[in-house]
Amino acid sequence: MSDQQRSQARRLQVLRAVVEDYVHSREPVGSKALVERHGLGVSAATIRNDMAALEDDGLVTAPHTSAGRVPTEKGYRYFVDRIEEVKPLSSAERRAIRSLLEGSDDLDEVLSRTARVLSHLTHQVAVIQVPRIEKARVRHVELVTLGARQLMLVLISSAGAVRQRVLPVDLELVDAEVALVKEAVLGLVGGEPVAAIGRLLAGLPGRLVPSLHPLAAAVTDALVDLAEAERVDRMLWAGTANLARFSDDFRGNITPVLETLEEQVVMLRLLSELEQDAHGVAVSIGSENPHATLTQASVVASGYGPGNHAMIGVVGPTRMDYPGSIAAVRAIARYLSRILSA
Amino acid sequence: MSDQQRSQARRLQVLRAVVEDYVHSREPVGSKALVERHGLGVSAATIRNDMAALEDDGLVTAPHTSAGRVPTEKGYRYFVDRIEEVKPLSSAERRAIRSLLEGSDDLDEVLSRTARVLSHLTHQVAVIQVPRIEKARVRHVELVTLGARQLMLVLISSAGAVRQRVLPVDLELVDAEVALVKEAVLGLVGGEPVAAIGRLLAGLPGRLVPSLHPLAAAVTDALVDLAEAERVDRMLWAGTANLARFSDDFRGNITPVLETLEEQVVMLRLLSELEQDAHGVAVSIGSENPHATLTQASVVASGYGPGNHAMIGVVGPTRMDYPGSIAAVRAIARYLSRILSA
DNA sequence: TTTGGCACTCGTGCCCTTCAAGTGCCAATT
DNA sequence: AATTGGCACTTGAAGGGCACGAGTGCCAAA
Repeated sequence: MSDQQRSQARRLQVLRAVVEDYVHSREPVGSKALVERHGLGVSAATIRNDMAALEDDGLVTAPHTSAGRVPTEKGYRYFVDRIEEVKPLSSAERRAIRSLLEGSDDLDEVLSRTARVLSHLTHQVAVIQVPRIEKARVRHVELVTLGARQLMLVLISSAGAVRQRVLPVDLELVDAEVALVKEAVLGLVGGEPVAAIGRLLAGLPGRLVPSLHPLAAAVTDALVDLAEAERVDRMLWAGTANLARFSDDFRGNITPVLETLEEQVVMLRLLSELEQDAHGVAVSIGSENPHATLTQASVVASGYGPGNHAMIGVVGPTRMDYPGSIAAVRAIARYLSRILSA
Repeated sequence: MSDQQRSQARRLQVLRAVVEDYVHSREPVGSKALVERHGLGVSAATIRNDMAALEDDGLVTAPHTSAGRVPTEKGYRYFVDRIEEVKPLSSAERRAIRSLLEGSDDLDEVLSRTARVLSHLTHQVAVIQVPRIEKARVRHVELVTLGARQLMLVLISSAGAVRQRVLPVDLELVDAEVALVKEAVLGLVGGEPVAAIGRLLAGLPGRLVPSLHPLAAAVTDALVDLAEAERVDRMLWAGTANLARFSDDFRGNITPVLETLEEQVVMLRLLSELEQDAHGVAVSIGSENPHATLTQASVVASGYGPGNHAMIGVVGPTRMDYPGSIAAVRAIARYLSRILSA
């Protein structure tokens, strides 16, 4: 290995050390502290030269002349792109995940527990996109007569999600008729993609005997509406208290981040636009995020479930333990996929 | 009116003014500013005497010798107990509520929208208890065959809540048998309180023909479990960004409040233990809250829905616009009750 | 009971100094 | 060419001193 190669390698090592120390201490890290904490076999002066070079490359920056260095966004990006091994979860952590997630079978319940586990694991806010039913197929449609003039429509998808809607109908309900309509609807959409419901049901009322027209029309309208409403993504999140704990990292103001979470729309679009790497994990750092409210934040996310279409991840300050977060997100996403496919 | 009565009345007026100004400005309010902003027909010196008296009564306090006065918790309590008229909502606000809440018929959806509306109205965090299904009666039970060995159980309560559970059954499922079991179960629990499900179904399997025993047992177990699981209260919340905005009022640390919200348990117990006044509104101020994490916070809440068993309210700093919050919570609770009973 | 006057208190903002951490650069060394 | 020790230099943070202003408490008069 030539001298040049060696010093190149050390520079990367120095960048790593700067990132790690800064993430740990939240304070600009100086050359002296660096040689002490990490067993680099060189003097502080050498490190100073390296840090100056890193600064020229825009990977670190000094808040002021007589302070240590802080990683820039570019520095974090460089660091993240060169993470070789993520910290594997401890067996205690794996056990905790398993025990917390097993024994619930309602989709929303599983997702919200998962979000809580992930936020505890990473000490960040965990966000999780609720899988869109429209990508799934129709497993079952059920009509339940609730009373004289009320009908409940239940749509069950192949992903196990259940959506229901109560519809008032201005008709005398006859069980036999309701059953007929249900069979007709189910025959058309059963097993088909939820997204195709509108198209498939278009001509249904006309194909039934006239006396069933009003009922069939009401039901198809409601069902199309229900499938349509699912176009709107939903998400859950957990661990916002972690944001408050690290509010310094957001210039003391976590309001925009909380607003973005509650807004949902922005966050959902961001999640769906992330590009995952070879390991299925995506990292978006600071101003790489497409929305101004998240320029102080980073997102680590991964797809999960059938087709990896839905995303799960964490949102935290740019000064964040990336290797740890990536490991946790990856592990949880895989675990969740396994649970959902069972 | 005697002199003494007159000066008593003015003291209350002064307390009101102190509370209002402090809530508005977040700064200790002095005697001079008080006579200027409010048209009290007396001099600053008189107000000083009154404020000294209020301080003797423990209703206000001075952060230091040369500062104005700040209401104490006792002062807020005294103020709240003597609120004569709450600010009525503007017609624009009423219109906003109506347009935002109509057109959704899923219970969770209505509740989460309501929480969002309330948080916008009050600029506080809104919390809402999901009504417990067990207090309601069984409206319908449905069994849906999902596949060869999977059954979905759906429980619909008189409150319109739908809970479902997928149960794997180690049996060859025959539609006619499933229908028989469903009829038997429905016959026993239909119209009965959800809480009574366990008792009512106790001896069911034995009363059916032997071939149905395994199926009936699986279904009753699952149904009892489903009803039992609903014993655990849930809550939703919205508007945590408002907390961050007023973080100064929580000594700059909103972490405990966020944790309490996410914990749910503590918050739910607090909500259920609140005692409502004649108008159906309960106010809990600072250390009146039974939990240490909420000593910087106040809660304004009201019951809603059938029997007013479920609570809706806001959580904010003790320095809070009580009349406004009370008005908003009251209006929203009434409106929500009306929607749910429709 | 109310009022004007006045001395007193105390927090805030400002300036100044000191101190320590950390840098950049240079000449000497490997 | 890379590394090293030495050294002058910069700069924010911490602390002390000082003037200022807002607001109080008390008193004597109305």
